[in-house]
Amino acid sequence: MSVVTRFAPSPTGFLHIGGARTALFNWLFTRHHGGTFSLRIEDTDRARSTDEATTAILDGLQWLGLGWDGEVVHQFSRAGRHAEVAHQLLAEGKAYRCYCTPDELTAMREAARAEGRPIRYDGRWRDRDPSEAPAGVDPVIRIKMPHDGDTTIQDLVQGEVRVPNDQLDDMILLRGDGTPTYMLSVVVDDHDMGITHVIRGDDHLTNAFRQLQVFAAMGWPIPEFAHIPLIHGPDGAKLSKRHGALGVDAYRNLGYLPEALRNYLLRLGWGHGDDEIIDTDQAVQWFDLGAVGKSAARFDFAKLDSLNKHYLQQAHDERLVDLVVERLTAAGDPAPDSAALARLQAGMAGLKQRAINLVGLAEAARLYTGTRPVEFDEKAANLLDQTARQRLAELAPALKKLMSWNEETIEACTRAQAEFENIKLGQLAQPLRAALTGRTVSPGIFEVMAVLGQEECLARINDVQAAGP
RNA sequence: GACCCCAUCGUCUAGCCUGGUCCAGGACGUCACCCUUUCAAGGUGAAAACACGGGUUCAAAUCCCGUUGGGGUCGCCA
Repeated sequence: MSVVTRFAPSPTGFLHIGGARTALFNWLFTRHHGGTFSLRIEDTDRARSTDEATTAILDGLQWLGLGWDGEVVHQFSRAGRHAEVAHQLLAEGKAYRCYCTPDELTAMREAARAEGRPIRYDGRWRDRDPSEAPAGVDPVIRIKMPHDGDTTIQDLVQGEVRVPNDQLDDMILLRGDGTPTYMLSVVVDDHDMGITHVIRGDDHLTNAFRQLQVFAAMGWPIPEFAHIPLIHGPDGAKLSKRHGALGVDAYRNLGYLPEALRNYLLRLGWGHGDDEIIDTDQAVQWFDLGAVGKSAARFDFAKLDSLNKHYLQQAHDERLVDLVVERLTAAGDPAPDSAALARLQAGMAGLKQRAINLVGLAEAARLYTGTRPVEFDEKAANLLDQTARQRLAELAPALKKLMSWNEETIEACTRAQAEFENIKLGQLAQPLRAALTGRTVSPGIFEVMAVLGQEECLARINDVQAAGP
């Protein structure tokens, strides 16, 4: 039987990092087995679901490179089918109408809490005669859970997990207004969509036991379950807004490459020996649910950074030029002309070696895309003291005389000048760097000069002289 | 509170299922040194963990029990 999985987010916010990993694991597992990966938007909560969130989720998945198969299923559009199933269970005596009001249920829970009893619906309408129904209350439909025995799940990640059935209360399938709840919808859809493997967050593990009863009541085959551990924040608690939990779009804005995020997320909770750098093709080949760990993992930006750095260095210069220009123009910089573009392309190899994300890369790239006069940061300005300028002034004529302008000739010329003045190369190279880039940190200065071109370099050096004492 | 899950360096993990090769390996981070025109990169090296307590066994990070700690779930949310 072919594998069919699904990623089923609710469109109540952006695609957060935990969801992204769930999607990744589903995607990887499916691709590994050559199955079908479907996307289902769980929008049965009409009040909280938004189109913006749906769009954000779709965009996020696309950016991450986690494409889905077939049409996106919008769960709410299947509400009729869900209600049909609820009524079938009602007709078969496997479900019943409950006339409790929300207030009554709240009171029930509070009482249970106060008395230290388990907080569950007590089944007060389970065997009550419908003739006792109060007027003016739209009943909900609840499923009859078994009272004896226990329910066992053979979870592909968690192993065998068993829960006593008396822990399961008669949950609501259909609300008073006739709309289905998540517990019903998810089961009906998973069945109708032919889902063979339900791979989702650990927080759904306890739900699985209740959902299992719906499958059983309908006589449907039970899919395989794999509940993967949650991602925690630095404090060890479930990642949430208060940790500044970010959507994938935020990671994108922060300048992370999708392949870096994929590799990072993969290694968070899954391992393959000592392998750390695992590209997507390799991941598809290796991925298996059995190697997913059972404990939660904390999100660590430092490690993401190091992976990002790696993938940045692997990335093609053309791609990075595009990404950098995109960022620069978005930040309000004028669109670079062809000469600036050529410099950027030529200098990208040196630039990307030092960047940890696209934000920093774009910032550093201004060295090649910016126009004169260059702006100096504080350190660079301090470095360009009287002596430094003097030295640059003495170097300039020698540079001007160079007939051939490339890294080798520039370096030879500069070294000769340093030797002539009997100073260390650094004492000349740093002022040069400051004058040409406005920074004290940059790619190799001779590389920078070669990329910038003779004319531009001399002009920038001259700018420093002109700036006065 | 009830139920369920988890527990190896600061962090992610390998090893655990199939006890001995583990005075516990890798990666990120940290520190030191080397290289060096800056920063990166690179090279070399260092510090750093089997939560605790009982068992079982000739032998336990590995199996069992308990304790502690952490987490998740208990909605007419998903």
